[in-house]
Amino acid sequence: MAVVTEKRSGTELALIEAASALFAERGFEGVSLREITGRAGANVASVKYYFGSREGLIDAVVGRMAWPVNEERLRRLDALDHKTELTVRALLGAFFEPLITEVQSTPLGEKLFAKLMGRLVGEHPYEFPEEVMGQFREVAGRYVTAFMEACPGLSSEEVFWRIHFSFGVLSNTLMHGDLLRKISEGAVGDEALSKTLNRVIDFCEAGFQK
Amino acid sequence: MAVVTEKRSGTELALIEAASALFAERGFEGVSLREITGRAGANVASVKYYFGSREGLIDAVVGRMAWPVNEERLRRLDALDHKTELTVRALLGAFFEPLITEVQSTPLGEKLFAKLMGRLVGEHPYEFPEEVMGQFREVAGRYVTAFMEACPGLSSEEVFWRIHFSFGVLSNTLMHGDLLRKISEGAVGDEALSKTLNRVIDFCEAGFQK
DNA sequence: GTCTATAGTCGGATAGAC
DNA sequence: GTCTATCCGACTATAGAC
Repeated sequence: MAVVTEKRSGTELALIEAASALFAERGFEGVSLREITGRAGANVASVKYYFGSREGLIDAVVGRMAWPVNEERLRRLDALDHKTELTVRALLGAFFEPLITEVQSTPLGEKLFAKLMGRLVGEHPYEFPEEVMGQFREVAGRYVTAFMEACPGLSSEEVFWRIHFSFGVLSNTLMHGDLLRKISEGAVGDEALSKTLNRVIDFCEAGFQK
Repeated sequence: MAVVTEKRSGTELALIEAASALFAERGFEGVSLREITGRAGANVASVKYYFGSREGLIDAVVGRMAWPVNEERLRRLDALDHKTELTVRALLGAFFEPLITEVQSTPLGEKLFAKLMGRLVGEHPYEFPEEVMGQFREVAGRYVTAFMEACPGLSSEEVFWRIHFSFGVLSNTLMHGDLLRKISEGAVGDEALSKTLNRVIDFCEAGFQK
């Protein structure tokens, strides 16, 4: 629980923010410490000083992004649990929407924040820190159970697959949604992330109906 | 059209196959020439000799995988065009199934082949060769038109988005489908790729219904 | 055609001055 | 706490022997 409440120095924050932006744009691999420190206006040694290593910095970035989102997911699931209707749509909303409501806490724009979250879902270049992994497991476990309740007609295998498919839609859209704008040559316009997210939820909700 | 008919020497093929397997497992970045040549039983210089550079080798791998798949996609679309019904399901099948029917032409197992195709869809670490890009554009353009015909009630913007979502489902499933087996702790069993692909098509077809 | 040897670059880590 | 300077390993590219 201590992850989000730590006090951090100015350059420490600058490093995390520079790294976040670069990781969002180009992935966790393929960004060098020199680029990160250059953008942050710091020097290479500062990474060692604050985070111990490159991986320590990645852990800090991941924790900072993922922790509040997962907390909010659990809160929203708790809020749902006691209502009479536990619909697929409500669950998809509770799971996906924290990705954009929590964007306020960072100086990244919502587009970059979204990309970074997409990479968190879709890229597995290394083992995430155990603290974050444990939280992910808790979130995943509780949502799987809830989805199964919401879909009494589906086997657990089918529920797993459809959740997995929904992840794919989400991750790909967060990472490469801007590409669609270019490819479609005007047919797809720029729009708020929340509107795009509604499209995603529409699509996935339909996919859950058997 | 010459891409697929070139004659290649033994070590040249060995290099392509070793590279394909490693790229499939770990992505286009993060695999060194030394690993590739080591696995192929060749030496580093052979890459320069046959492909000019690391990127030349990647181009060869991408071309070899993508070309016959895209050709088959166009053939299957042609076969559909003249039938009376042009359904979303038929289009999804025509677009997705070549990914696994064309697997025969390589010694990669279908799992690795699928991962590599997933990365082709979902990763954009560099510019693909123009020959392949042009083919991709042709395939994309013709399928978008066909999907619009099959969904007269949807705007072109909505069609673009749903195709994009379907890509996400496919790419994520091809790349990380095996992860689901581990995470689900037995709830999701091992199954043929064709069966998984049917699940994907079911999900996406439902997502296209408004 | 195939190989060894090496040049040149860039990466992360780290010692030590201030 | 912050920086410069440097080490050392790994990489791609390439020259040149066979």
